[in-house]
Amino acid sequence: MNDVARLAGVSIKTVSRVVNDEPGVHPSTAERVLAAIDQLGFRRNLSARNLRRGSSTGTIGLVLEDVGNPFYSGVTRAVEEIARLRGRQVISGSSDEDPGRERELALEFCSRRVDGLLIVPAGLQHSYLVPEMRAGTPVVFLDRPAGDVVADTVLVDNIGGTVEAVTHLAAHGHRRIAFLGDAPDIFTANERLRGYREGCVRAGIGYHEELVAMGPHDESSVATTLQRLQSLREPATAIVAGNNRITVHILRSLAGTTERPALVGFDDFELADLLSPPVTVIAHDASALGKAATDLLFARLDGDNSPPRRVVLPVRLVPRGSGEVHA
Amino acid sequence: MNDVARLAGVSIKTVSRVVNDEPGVHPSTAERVLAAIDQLGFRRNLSARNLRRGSSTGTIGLVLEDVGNPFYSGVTRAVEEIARLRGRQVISGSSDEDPGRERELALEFCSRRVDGLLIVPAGLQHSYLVPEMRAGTPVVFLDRPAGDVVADTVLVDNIGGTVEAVTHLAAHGHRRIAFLGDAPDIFTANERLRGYREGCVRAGIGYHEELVAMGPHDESSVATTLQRLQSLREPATAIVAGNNRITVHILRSLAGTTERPALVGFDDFELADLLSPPVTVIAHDASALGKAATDLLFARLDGDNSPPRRVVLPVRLVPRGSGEVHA
DNA sequence: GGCCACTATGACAACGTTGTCCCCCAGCGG
DNA sequence: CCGCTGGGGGACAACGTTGTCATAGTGGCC
Repeated sequence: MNDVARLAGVSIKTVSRVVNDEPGVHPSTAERVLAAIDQLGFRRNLSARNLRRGSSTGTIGLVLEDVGNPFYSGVTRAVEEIARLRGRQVISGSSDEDPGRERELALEFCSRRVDGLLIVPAGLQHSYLVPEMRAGTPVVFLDRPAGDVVADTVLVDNIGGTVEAVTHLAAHGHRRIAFLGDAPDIFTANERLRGYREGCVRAGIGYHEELVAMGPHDESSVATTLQRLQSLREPATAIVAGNNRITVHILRSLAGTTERPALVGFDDFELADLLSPPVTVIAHDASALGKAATDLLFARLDGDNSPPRRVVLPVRLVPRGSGEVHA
Repeated sequence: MNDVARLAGVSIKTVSRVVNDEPGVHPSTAERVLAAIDQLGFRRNLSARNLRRGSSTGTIGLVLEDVGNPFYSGVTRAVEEIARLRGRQVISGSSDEDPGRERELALEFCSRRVDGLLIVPAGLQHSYLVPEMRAGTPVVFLDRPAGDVVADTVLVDNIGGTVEAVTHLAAHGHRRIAFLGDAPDIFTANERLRGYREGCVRAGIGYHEELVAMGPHDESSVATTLQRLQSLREPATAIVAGNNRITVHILRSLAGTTERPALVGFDDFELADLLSPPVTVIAHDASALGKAATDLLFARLDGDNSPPRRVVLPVRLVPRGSGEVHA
């Protein structure tokens, strides 16, 4: 800006006026300034501007587990969409389920003075955010609640979903329903396990430890588990999968086998309807989750300071006929 | 920092020293400062720091078509990964194939003084970036080349891929091979069409206008096109799909029909191997693309100022048996 | 001509940091 | 007692902006 001012033969304040479309600049002066700007390729430094004006940085931070996972990329897209409508940029990062990494990202974003934070919590300790929240940075947790702070949270109905999955399978005559879930220290995994258990009890088929295998899971551990489940004295005839990745692992393990157990997966996924058999899922909308969380965040930015809210989004069973009809 | 200094009874410079682990602060003083920092929840303002030091902002900007598309979310993930190793944050935005939006995002990122830009170009005009590039911001285009500037570019072998697809189908006896591509003003769509044409010529089956349908495509336009292709006097017996979205549209349209044409899709996608029949694809690696582009960007940041490079990543045909065997 | 209103412009401070330079004072040798 | 040294600490400017206030010039009106 200094250079522009010198080249145009005016003061930097006049350049500032031109750049900001402030009134009170003679057209011919403005033209000279614009020419200089063009010639030098000048672009206003937003950081300096925000610093001086004490205004918001126009950014929001998004910490999630893995942008590469279609579920989270759907969330990201929704967040970006809303942020854009409100004139904000999104800075995002993946924690890979590592609490330390999550913390690092969140605090880095705070150092950059994001206007707000959206976090898919990786661990259970979030008190590190208390100073930031007290300092006025709104934080919304999504998909999972924070461990030890009270804050806005947007979840999906994990328990209701798995209850429904089990109920659905039991209604088709299944009595030996297995559950393959993610690592039990992950909130959603644990909730879904609870829903599974409750569903079993409600359906009157009892809860059997031997039918449950919590993760972390990879392709081979899923394969092993499936073998075990089928070699039980009373083999599992149906499976509830705890998330989209596990569902896919199961599908891959079952590929080519006849005598497939019935399957209901938590999380919908593309092409689920085109597989044969198609896969019945507990569907919930990644965009809806992202949108709800971002809306909540912006409400806080708009001055809403009511007590922290917990929003639970509905899920819905999408029956596609993945072998529920019990032979 | 001012408040911290006052509370600790020292000058702000001393606080700065403590925050930056600079030597020359008495341990007891440092302790007082740290206590004050803790009490006030102080966090260093990175913008101010970078402004004063004239150092990099530690961010890179990523403009792509749609983070929600699994292909681009794979790219995003790879970019993030490398950026992280180099201590940078990623700011990203989706252009939705709108050149104006792309420009807006890119320039906004420049205003934020990103260290570098990664762009999946939406349009053909990129001269707006020339001043930024001249000012020292490295720019790497990925997936498609820039319209009217010479710059680093990372592409995949679009032509080679579609040539191979056609060759593969022709080798299985197909002579009526159709091509469904994206809008022809999109670079990749156009290249793939060229490859298709060349493949047809090489295979000696000729290029027939009636077998080509360029987009933009949605579910219903694809369905209509398929009907047309099958009602030709000499119907198409095989299809090459120009990208992952079109492949999925085709699969959905064909679902439930018998007498399916053979299909080869450009872009691999999850579960392609589990469909029945599985889908043969021209595979290329989103992470490889993201990694190559980011590596190139960092090379520039490290001072490499050799002439702009164009990297073309290989693709490979993954035969899965999607009906190539011609009845 | 004197005064006012108004337009166009500039000087200066400040945002939150950090780099540079300088000062104070204790300790020590002569 | 003097001068020197070095550790600990502060004053001040500057990064690139913008808000506040001041000022010079112009034209109009009584």
